[in-house]
Amino acid sequence: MTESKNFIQQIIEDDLSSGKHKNIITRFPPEPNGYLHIGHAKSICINFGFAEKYNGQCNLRFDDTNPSKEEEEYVSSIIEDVRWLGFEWGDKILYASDYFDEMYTHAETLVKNGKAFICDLSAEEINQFRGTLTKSGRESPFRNRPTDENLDLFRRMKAGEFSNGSKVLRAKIDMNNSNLNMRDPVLYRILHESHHRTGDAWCIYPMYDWAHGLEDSIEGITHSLCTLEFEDHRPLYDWFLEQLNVYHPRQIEFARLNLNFTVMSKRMLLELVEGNYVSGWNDPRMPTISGMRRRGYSPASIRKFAENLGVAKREMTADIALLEHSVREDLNKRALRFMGVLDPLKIVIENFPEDKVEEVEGINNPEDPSAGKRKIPFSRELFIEKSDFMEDAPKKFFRLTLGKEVRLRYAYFITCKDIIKNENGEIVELRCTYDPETKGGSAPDGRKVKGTLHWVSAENSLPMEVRLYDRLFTTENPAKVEEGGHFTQNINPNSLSVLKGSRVEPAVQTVKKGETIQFERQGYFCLDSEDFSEQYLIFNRTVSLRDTWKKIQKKVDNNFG
RNA sequence: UGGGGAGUCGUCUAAUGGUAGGACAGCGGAUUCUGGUUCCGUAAGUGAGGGUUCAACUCCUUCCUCCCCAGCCA
Repeated sequence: MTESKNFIQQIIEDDLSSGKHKNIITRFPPEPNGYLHIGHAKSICINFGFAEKYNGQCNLRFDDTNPSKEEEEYVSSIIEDVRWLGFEWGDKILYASDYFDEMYTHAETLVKNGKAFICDLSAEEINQFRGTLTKSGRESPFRNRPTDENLDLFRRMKAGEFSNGSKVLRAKIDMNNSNLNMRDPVLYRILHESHHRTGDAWCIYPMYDWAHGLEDSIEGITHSLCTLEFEDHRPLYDWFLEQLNVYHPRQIEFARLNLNFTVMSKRMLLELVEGNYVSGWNDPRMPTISGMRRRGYSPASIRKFAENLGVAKREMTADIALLEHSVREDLNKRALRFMGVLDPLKIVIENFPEDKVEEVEGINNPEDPSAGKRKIPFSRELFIEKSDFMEDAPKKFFRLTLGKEVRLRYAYFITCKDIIKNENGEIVELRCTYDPETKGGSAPDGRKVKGTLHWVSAENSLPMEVRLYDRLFTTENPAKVEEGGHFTQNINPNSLSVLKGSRVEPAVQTVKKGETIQFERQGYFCLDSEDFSEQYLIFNRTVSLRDTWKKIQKKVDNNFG
């Protein structure tokens, strides 16, 4: 299979072979005003990924140009998330605010060159003067202010002489431009607010369009990769750098990630948290990096997912099944296996001695022999999964039913002899017998069984709580609602179910917080990193195993329903 | 209705004038002490119409559809 190159790789390789660049430098420039989500992860993988691939460098740079929205808390969570994904940046973390002085000097240059002016129009007036998509704008009455006056006013703005919103610095470009971004955009606004890093040193702060190209230029970024919605801003990005005659990186846009069955906008994510629809930013159902980490996703699986998505300019919505495939693929190779019974049903092996506890041997990871083996206690009273027994079983049901023989994994063949029900007719216990000759799980006479069940010893097992997560939303595109509707109406009421009576084999005690393991025949589960209880271990389900039986059942249901 | 982008199996993505390929999902089968994994097989696509060409996803043209832009947010 030959590796195909996406359009950005082609540009990079052209620039490398033409000698335009010797070293590739990219950047990931989050604004520290929220938590990173899977969409950011794609961008991180692209930016850091190219740097890695071409032996270049990717800067982690906080785009902290707006003091009223940004907080230190977000800075640390973002650093943690990027690092967790497995990426490294240069010797230090960068901040747009480190360049405030330099940006200011450049702004004065623009003013001196007659390319920027101080405008006294209010925000509302500027808005009106801007025109519309189809109508061109009008020039500000302050547009032709003499250069000396502009410079004086700008310095006084910086000195704090004016109140918030009373003045702005605007570029002098073209009020008739069909690209609204070019209609004399604002470069600086007055904000008498403390900045998380510069404190009260500034009361004027640069706008994105003005700041971003300069940040890239200062750092010597070669390829400034961003999402499609900034395509309209590229002419402005280019204009500023040309006016200043400084190093000029190339901005390239790619399609952002959308995922079905979830939402990705900061606003909606915030609403989920504040409306207590989830337990917090790192709720395992959230598409945030921290949520996915707590859910049990591995960095490798997220990186593989991003790789599978590729890079293109076409608007796209990835299928969450692709994400789930990436985790399963990664975890299948690495996760240790254990037996855990989520919904226990007691069985008694009638011909097994009352006080005897035997040990059987289990394989820790069939995909990785070096993971070794472990001992599992076996006794007369056991638990199996309730769903592994059926009284009136269809012919394709390979599990336990009255009179049929199945294997208890790594242990013995057993046969169900009797069903014990309570007064409500619910099955509360199964009486079984075992064949002592089948120890380890195979019969010396060569006879086969169709089904293999997981189990735990009733006495020699540990209690655990299991949190079963499902999709947070029931619709593919939860953000899409009818007139007057709200996206929260698409929330899946069954996105979390908590099982408190589950049991697990004792060997699971070696598992560390945040580690993801497999409960055989069930799925991958992560030992919760935050909640804990004296009574039991708490596991989050990362993703279930593929379930062919569920499909067969569905077909049967459809045929008879 | 101004400007900027984008249209390839259900989904994501290749093919840069020369056999429309891969992955996920689906379907069928084999193997299996996890109804997992693995393996094999199978179905499914170039938005529409014209044109250029021996040959068009690719070039030209007309049309259609979708996305983005009117923050002193990024």
